Amino acid sequence: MLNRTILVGRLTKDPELRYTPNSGVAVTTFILAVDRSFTNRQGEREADFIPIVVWRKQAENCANYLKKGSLIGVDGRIQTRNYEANDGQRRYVTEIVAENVRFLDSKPRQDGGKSNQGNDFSEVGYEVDEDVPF
Amino acid sequence: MLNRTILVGRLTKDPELRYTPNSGVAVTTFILAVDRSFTNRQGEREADFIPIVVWRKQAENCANYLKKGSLIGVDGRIQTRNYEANDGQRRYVTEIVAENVRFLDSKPRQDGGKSNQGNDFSEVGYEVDEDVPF
Amino acid sequence: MLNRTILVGRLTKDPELRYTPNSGVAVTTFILAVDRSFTNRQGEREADFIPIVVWRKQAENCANYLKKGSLIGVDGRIQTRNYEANDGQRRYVTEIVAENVRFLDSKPRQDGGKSNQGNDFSEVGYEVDEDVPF
Amino acid sequence: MLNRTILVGRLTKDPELRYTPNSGVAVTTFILAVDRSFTNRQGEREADFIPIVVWRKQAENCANYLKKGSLIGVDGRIQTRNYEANDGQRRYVTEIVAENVRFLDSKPRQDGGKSNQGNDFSEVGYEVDEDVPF
DNA sequence: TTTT
DNA sequence: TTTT
Repeated sequence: MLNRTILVGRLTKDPELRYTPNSGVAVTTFILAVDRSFTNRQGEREADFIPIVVWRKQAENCANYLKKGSLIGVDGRIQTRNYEANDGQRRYVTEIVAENVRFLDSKPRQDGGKSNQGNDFSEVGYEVDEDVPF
Repeated sequence: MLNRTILVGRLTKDPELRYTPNSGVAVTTFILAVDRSFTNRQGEREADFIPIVVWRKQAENCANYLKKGSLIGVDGRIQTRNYEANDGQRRYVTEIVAENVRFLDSKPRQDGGKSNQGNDFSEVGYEVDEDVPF
Repeated sequence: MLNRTILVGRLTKDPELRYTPNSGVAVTTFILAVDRSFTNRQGEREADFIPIVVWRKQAENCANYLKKGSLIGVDGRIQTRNYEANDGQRRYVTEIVAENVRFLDSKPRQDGGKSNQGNDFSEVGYEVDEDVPF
Repeated sequence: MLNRTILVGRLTKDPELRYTPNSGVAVTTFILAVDRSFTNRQGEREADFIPIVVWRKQAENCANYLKKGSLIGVDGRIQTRNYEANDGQRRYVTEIVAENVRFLDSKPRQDGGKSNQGNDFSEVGYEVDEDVPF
């Protein structure tokens, strides 16, 4: 069906890069703090703390370019998993698998936009450089 | 910042309607099964099971019109909470607070769209019935 | 940056399948009618009529499985183009490039969900069938 | 049905604030340049140029705090309109009605998040400060 | 009519 | 604890 999440927020800590034991695929994880747009009863602005998972090249870009406090945009999907905890109980996990991560701590680029500061997701293109549908 | 989730899926069970103890506000909860668009290593299509929370009038509409297996669209935001579990440990919960729920198994409407089959969220309108910006 | 649109609505007419002149890539176009969730001053429910473009295999699936009135979900991005009109003026076009189309006229599937009724976008998988990040 | 668009991009010019002739409601418009995440055949990064409409208090905030080049996040819905052009032809317009605008070039806040730098959308709260659904 |  |  459809499953889409878009977030803008800041990393609560430096990202953690690991590699899967079998295939050696890069995977980076971190928690994103997303300020709410409304305040609570005490007039305080709270935040949601959302676990993010990034795979492959983007995982390495995130590990290289991001740190605690970095502002990013995430476009991804919700994933749920469950596992057996140490106490024998089933534990349920919800996290966002990021398909596109944008770095937003914008010191404006010096190159007029040709490079992309680690935002290198050119493999995910749907472009056909031709023709005009409507 | 930004926090937006859109889902289309089916209820795993009948929705549960309750009222908050102090203010008596209606709140309905259910789990949404969202089929993935890709298959796993065994060629099987898996799903994510995502907790949904709906408040107020929409909570009552959901309780009245939805049941196990109903197909719906959800437009909302991710919320995280944590609480102390019985074993003294902190437990983390991630759920979607639905701001808009659309009922989708329904036959095309016979009334030309005047009624809205329980999808009554007219209070959330941004419409200004006047003028043309661009 | 980020550019994401999610829609649920019905085709206003049968979809149109064409092929690009040079590369012969399949492209399907149609207009999606998306009912608004609020009513206008006259208490009528209006709709937005949004041009959709679908490429490649999904274009052919759409042409094969959809028709006027079909209910679908679209996950894509906004694209703007401009061209010189017959009168010599520049004309501006905004349309949604669908990256994922879901067929929602649910006659429940008979196969327990193994097949996918033309919703075959398995090439867009980010899955790594291994490991547990958090 | 569902209609949701999320964008992150930069204003191509200073925003324009007007007031509707009858009700005197504030409305601000601007074009958002959204860089694509992929490059074209020539290896250049292109952008989409998307018309944004903001109403009421947020319109005034945008006019006060934004200018050409400002980086923002937009959460809104697509709206289509048509009108008769001077040449007697029907012209079709697609634009994003912003329900939530986030200002993103801003330095991390010094006040621990109490204020909100013109991002004052507290009227759109769904919060019930009580109870734990799941 | 396009931002960085 | 999972829908079709």
